[in-house]
Amino acid sequence: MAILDTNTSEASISPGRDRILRVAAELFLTKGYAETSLRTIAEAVEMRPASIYHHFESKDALLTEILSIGMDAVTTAFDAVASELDHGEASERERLEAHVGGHLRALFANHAFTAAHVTVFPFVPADVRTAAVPQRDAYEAQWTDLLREIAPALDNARTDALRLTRLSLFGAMNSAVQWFDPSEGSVDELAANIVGTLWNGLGSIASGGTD
Amino acid sequence: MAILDTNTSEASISPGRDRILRVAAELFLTKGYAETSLRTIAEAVEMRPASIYHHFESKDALLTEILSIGMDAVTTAFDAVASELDHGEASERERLEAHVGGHLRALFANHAFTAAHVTVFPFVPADVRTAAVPQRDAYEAQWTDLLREIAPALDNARTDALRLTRLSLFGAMNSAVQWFDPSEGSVDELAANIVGTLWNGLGSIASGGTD
DNA sequence: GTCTATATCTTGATAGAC
DNA sequence: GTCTATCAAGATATAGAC
Repeated sequence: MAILDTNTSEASISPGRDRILRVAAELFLTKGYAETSLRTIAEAVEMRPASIYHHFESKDALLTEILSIGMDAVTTAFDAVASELDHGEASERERLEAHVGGHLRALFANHAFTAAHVTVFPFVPADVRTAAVPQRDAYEAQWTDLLREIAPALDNARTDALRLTRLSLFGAMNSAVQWFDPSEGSVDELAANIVGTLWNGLGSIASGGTD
Repeated sequence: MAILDTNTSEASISPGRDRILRVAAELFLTKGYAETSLRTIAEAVEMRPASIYHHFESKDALLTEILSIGMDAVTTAFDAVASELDHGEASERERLEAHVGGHLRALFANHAFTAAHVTVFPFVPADVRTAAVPQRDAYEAQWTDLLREIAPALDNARTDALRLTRLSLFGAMNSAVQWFDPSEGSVDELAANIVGTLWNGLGSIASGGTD
């Protein structure tokens, strides 16, 4: 369900379902969901608007599947990193950096599908939101568990630090889809920078020392 | 230009311009710009759609002014913090925390106007974007200068660390408009948490030590 | 400054031929 | 599986009375 090999070269894609998904995801991301009409999508895939309805029940159903593909991508990446780490003896910091790197690589490898969760999601229709929430919650839970293992001291009900830290980290990572250009710098360097700052703190390099 | 006292109590607001601005900002934030029709706005302010056009030239003009009010709020807050710090002998960390706190307080005190810059901005029409960009750039420049003073080591053209750090920090702070509820926790505590992690690093509290 | 009434356009979606 | 043709609803915006 909601599987799409986003690495297949563009030229080999035959017109149809996959093509519509890719093109629509790109348009929703750049122009917005409500701002993108089915006519615009149809034009971009060189079809008539009515033909879209042979592949998708409605515009909402199309968006629902795009969001599902995006969550599959980051969830799969998380699991892959976790099973890779399972064999070695990684330090806390190495684990964090591996997962941040995995998340960011998945984000940019499936850019239109994952980025839609960052920018488009806040405004999706209620039924689309309802369909997407379980997958999102499950992925958030994976990160909550990870952060708790890495830094148990965060797990303080009074300060809510675990939740705040997770959401701030998500905010920092996910905002990158709006300003980071993988063609101008490596995603791994971005991950190293984010984790470097997050782990050691700005205090370690501040002009006035660690205070 | 684009001045609106957002602290005036709701009851004392007479119908008209200000009311439209507040209500429209709230609707754009929760439902999205394209998803919110002038009919919906008119209904919420208990007017007919045509009456909106007496106060605003177009729907785009209404959004443009909302975004401008939002930037005024955070810019004013930044300047206020800066001039306050000017008198004392604040440490690097204290300066950062004061500005993060100022940004977050301004964010939540003018929530609908500032949050629109986070969630609505990516999809605004081209002319609205063009009008909003100079104010946004100016505010970003203030933060770039601040971070350079606090941590000059970031200013490395090769790693682009200054820019990455600023954008990650913005990502973390601004994402809070989507998940932080000021009625359930103080904004100052949120600021302290973000700066605490950013300054000292997760390494200082990790289960395996600082590595 | 707000109203009624309406022009004009675009939207998501459907029917049915091929 | 794609097409032509079209519907019904909703969009922004305007004209002009009060």
